[in-house]
Amino acid sequence: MKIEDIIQSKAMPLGRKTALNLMYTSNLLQDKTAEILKPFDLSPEQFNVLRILRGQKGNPANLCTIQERMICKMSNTTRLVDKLLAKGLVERSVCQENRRKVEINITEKGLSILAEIDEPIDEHNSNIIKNLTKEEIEAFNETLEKIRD
Amino acid sequence: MKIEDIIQSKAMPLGRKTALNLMYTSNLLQDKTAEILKPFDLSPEQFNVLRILRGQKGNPANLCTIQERMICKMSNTTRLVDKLLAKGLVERSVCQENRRKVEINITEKGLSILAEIDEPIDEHNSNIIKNLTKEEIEAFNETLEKIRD
DNA sequence: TTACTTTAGTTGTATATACAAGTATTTAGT
DNA sequence: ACTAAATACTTGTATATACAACTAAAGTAA
Repeated sequence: MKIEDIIQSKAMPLGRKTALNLMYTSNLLQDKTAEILKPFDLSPEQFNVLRILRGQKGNPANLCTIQERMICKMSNTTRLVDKLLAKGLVERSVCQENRRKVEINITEKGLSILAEIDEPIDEHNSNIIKNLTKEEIEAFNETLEKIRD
Repeated sequence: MKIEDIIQSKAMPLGRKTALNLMYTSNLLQDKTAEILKPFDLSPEQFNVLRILRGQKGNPANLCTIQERMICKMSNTTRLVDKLLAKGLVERSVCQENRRKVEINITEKGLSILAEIDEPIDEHNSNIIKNLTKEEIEAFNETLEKIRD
């Protein structure tokens, strides 16, 4: 269904239409992601932070590194990490080289919950590109990059 | 900058990469929108609802209609509309044909604040497509549609 | 008419997030 | 070495949002 029909609004500037289409589609995706994560009691951003930590392959990450890589930058990463800490999915320690920093590591429990979630999430992610050719996907990702610049 | 470099993660499945790229870019856009709206004391969704109401061209909209057309569906449209009501940007009355429904209309004040905001928002929206050809934009919007299906 | 279901919206409460101010550590300048 | 500025994070507080329970009106059917 075309975005114009969904939001019932014909004849808008092309930039506005494109922006609304992008945000609308992204929100659908995020809602679906949240639904998949719900049984695991994780929010999309908590999940995202766990994946960032897993990507560190054993090296700790500090809060500002996490924040830089987050999909949705938020004003309070401390408390988001607190939630993961309370669930035993991450560990936190003071960085000895620079005592202002904290070092955050994913725990075994964190890794194992991620391993469980990867399947349904990647299945959904494959699903969103199932109607697209490889060229189309490539072009789409490039267009997103140009939009960000 | 490529999404892989932003989130520092090489070699992920194409679907995951595309999903992350889409959500990351959308969030940037929404943050920028929020920034533009800040001086007007409106959140992106409050602004969105005002535009939906303007699109009604004098006809009232009820809450479920608004919810259907919102970019970001939320669990509590009542209270979002309450905020707009408190600011005098919308009016609310009980629908006489079906007294379960409420009819919401945008006020003159609502229309005039929208008129002010349209400029900076559309300028930003034009900006995001400035590096794209017309064909590229068309293809992009079509791909978003396919992703939603 | 009465009872059951559905629809439309509201409200209570717990949690999340934003924003600003605060603390501790490090860096830089004199 | 002393002070000022910057960095990294934390905390208080106000506001926003999610979720579930609730109310009220309308439709349906025996």
